[in-house]
Amino acid sequence: MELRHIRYFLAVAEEQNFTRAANRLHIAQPPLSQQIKALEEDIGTALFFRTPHGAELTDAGQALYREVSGLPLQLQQAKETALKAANGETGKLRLGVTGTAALHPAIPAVIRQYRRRYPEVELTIEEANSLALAEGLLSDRLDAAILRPSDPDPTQLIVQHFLEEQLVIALPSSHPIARAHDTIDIAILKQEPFIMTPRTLAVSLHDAVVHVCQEAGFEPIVGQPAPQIASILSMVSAELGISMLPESMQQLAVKGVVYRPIKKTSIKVELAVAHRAQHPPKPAINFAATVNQQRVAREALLAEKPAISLTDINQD
Amino acid sequence: MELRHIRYFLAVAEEQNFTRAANRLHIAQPPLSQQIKALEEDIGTALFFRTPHGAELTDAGQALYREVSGLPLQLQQAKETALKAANGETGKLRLGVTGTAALHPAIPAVIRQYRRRYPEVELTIEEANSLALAEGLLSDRLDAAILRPSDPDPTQLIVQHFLEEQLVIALPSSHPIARAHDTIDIAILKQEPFIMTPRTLAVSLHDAVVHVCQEAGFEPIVGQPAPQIASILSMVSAELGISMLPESMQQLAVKGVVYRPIKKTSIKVELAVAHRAQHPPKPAINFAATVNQQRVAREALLAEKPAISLTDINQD
DNA sequence: TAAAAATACTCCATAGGTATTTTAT
DNA sequence: ATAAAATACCTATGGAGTATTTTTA
Repeated sequence: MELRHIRYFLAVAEEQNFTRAANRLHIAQPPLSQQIKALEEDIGTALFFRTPHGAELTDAGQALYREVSGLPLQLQQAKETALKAANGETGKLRLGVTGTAALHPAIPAVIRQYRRRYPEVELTIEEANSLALAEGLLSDRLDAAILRPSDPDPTQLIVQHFLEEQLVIALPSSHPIARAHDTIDIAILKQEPFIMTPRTLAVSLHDAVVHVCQEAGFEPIVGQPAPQIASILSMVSAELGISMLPESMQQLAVKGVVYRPIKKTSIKVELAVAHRAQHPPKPAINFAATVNQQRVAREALLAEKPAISLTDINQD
Repeated sequence: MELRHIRYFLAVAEEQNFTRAANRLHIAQPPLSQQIKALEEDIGTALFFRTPHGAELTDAGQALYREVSGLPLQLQQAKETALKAANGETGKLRLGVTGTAALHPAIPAVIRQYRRRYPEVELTIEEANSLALAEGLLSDRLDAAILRPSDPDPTQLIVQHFLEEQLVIALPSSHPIARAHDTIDIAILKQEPFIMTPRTLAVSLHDAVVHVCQEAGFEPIVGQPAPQIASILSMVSAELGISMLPESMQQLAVKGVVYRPIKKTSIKVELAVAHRAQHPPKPAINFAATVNQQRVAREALLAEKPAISLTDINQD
């Protein structure tokens, strides 16, 4: 049995007439008769009474009609469902976000935009450091991630630039430098221990911090290592040292911690969106595209009004 | 799209390998690749990732699989459902039974046997006189009927002999003839009014009664006409006359009515099963076949033991 | 007898086969 | 390097067309 037989059968059943059904199917009447005959032989029983004015369903034909009348629509819907899955309109997106960027206002903005565009995609979000995120992507635990790229990134990942942030200094509020300076010259931090995420877990941020210090002519003293952003700030608050963080971290107000911009430096840290290079799920590709749209919109605004603050955009 | 595409798609999806799927389908690998390619073009998206060790479903392929994996079974069941309808295993049987036969023990027996053989057929039974039953068959209000044939029967009906019954006389128990005779010679009924169903409603029974009287050399005096068996007995009980009825009516014991066999007569009344000649529903044909089996079994028993009583057979 | 369906036949589109090349790890 | 899929090309089954006959109320 082929679908053609079902389609022809339904046409004859509905038209109650072979000739009219053949017209509707855009074929001649004899092949229609032949196909119906073949179907009747396949099933093993007559499906129509032939009358001088057409044809009507036998009991077996009526039973068959009840069973298969929904098939064409069912198949059409199956095709549409497959296409929606192919376009990333349905399915799931397991998104990872690096802890030192989760507070950047562009991130909720881009997630909001994605959800509005793909409301049927089931979205789960988890937070981790950039290394864990990259591993998650490679081991198919995540579909896409917003992370700080490590140079070079694994070749099995496609990493697309999102945005750059300047670094700021986080100090204990009681610290003499915090009291004495509104903006900080890196050189005066030469003797201060730096609370940092270990390099293995967050390559680019670590390297950026070291680089800023080297520009100012010294190697930073590495203080207590801390894997998570919360523990870094907690240690700064406890006066175990200072830290250098992306400016968006200022969103996180912690008692006993103050932030100060850095005087004269062009070092920035980057945020990017990444997904697997081989067989990336379409939702991941769509998410990266949404990030890219956001970036383009950002850059257009910044080109227009260079003095704009971070929080002025990404409002919707 | 054809069913072939679905079958091939399911085979590849389940085997995760074109070559194995082709073997399972008993075709060569290249045509399988071609058909899958055609399906992918029809739907508008890839359904498989091709790998060096086979193929695996894309998200779209997984979505399609979910939608169509049940199709082959669904179609198989549709075919079986149609076949069952064609064989009269399902559907309905609207059966009519003539009132003057409903009490014959062969009738519940044959209905019981039919129900046991075709338990999924929805059976409805109505009682009416033979004329109404024949009209019901012709107007498609009934599918089959057990009735007393009228000679000639309408050509649009197929009427098949079931059984014959002898006639008995029903008299008021107070009637002098009832008191004086155990078996009755028809001739002594010459002056008695006969309570009868009008000829138009029950041709063969009426004619049989008249014929018995004519054999005895007189025309019966037609008393009060009565359309239903219950009213006939009620009138006999009320001493409005006597009646001549099929022997199976003796099953119906009514106060004030006694039955007496007729002396020396060979006149019998016939019971038959009938259905439409054109496009009879299969349940009706099956019912007639069941009746025929019952008749054959009856006749075999009667040939063996001619003295057997009516109630001794049809026990199960 | 006059429609509608079935049959007879012809043609060609395409499913399926064989041989070979390309692909991806 | 190798197994699997894709491509190229060929064959032939059978779906569809035209002309005609048969059917049935």
